[in-house]
Amino acid sequence: MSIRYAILGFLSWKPHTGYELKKVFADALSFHWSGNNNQIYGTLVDLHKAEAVTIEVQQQEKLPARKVYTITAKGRAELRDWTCSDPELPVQRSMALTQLAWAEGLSEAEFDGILSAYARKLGDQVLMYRETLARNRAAPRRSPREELIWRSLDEHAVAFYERELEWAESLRTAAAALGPGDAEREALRLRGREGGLYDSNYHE
Amino acid sequence: MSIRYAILGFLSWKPHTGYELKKVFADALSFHWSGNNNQIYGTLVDLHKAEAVTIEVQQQEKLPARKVYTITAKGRAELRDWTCSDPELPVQRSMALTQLAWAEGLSEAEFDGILSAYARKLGDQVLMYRETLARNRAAPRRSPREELIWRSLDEHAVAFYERELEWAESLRTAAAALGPGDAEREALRLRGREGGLYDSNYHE
DNA sequence: CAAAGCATGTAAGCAGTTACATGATTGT
DNA sequence: ACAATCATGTAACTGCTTACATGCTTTG
Repeated sequence: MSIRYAILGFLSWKPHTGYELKKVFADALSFHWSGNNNQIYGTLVDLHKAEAVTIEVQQQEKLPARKVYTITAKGRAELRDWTCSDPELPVQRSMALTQLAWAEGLSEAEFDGILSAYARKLGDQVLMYRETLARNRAAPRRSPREELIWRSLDEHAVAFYERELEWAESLRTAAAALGPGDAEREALRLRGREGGLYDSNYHE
Repeated sequence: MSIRYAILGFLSWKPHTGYELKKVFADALSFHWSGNNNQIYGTLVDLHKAEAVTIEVQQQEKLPARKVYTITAKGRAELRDWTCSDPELPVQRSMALTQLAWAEGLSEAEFDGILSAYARKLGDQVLMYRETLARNRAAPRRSPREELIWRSLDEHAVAFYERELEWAESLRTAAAALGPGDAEREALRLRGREGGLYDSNYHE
């Protein structure tokens, strides 16, 4: 899925300029795009080519001209078709989880270090999201259903980070409870016989 | 983050061929990459250029030759540095959530349709994951800590889809409880005055 | 006088995808 | 006969990112 339909969606709510769309994406909690220029201005050109939007250039006295994009009937039809199309499964991309997967070489302290750094970042993110939610942001509220959906999406976005945080903390506790970590065990092993209790036991 | 470190990670566990890595990524629950040829074979070439891996070509009688990749000390060092580096926040990309955000134009039945299609897909995915988990797959178990981490990552991956499923079902229930949907309200509005109760109330 | 806001756009590149290409062997 | 497994690789493309480029106005 591309940003095309997200932009078309915002335009279906009300006309926007490219600059406004940038801010909308930067503020949004439930839309994962960064809102960089290349994508937004480029997609707007594409949408115009496809006759999904019209452009109105508004000259301003002291500020640069604004290009206000308005959705057309064709654009609304395209958006509607897309919203009805078969939804894909969501994907979670996480650098931290891959780091943890390959943490075997790290000491107990280093391992706890990544987990706590991750937990701290997640905690900050949750706080930031909670603040943003408290500042009742601009969002379409054209019907009780739409209001419900947007509130639900916002809460879902925060909950995602909260669950991640809980998971990180629980793994941290569980790892701490394991007792002597790798570094310590390694020292013990070197003083004992080679080929420890816990070597690779891969089987096809 | 690129697939580079995920590949390096699997090689740090034990040597693999490109073909084996493909299967490993296809089976994995906690690694989000598709494991397509271009990425795997390309990255292996890069890793070899960087002297992070060595190649051993094994000729076979009846089958094509295998290139077995083994991690070097340099490769281990690179992986170790990366695992200690500052973790990034995870990102959730979801087509379905964007569809729901712009579902205003849809009837109650159509809206329920996307939600139920989404829920069904999520349910299937959860079942598939549970099955995969039951077939105790090949995974590194070099220490109790590593075993704990991998089990925890697997459970986390399933839980992600389970939470998503719960959320979808709860939104579905809440939307159904709202009473007369858009289509019905629209009909009522057309018979009444223009400018309904729930028009856009955007404020900067 | 520096920083932030307004407003448009472009260049270069990374990461990832599907689909194509080859070709022998084994199983249904 | 058709499909799957083994095993390597390439081509073309999409989506998204950071950073650059311009220039005027308002705020601290």
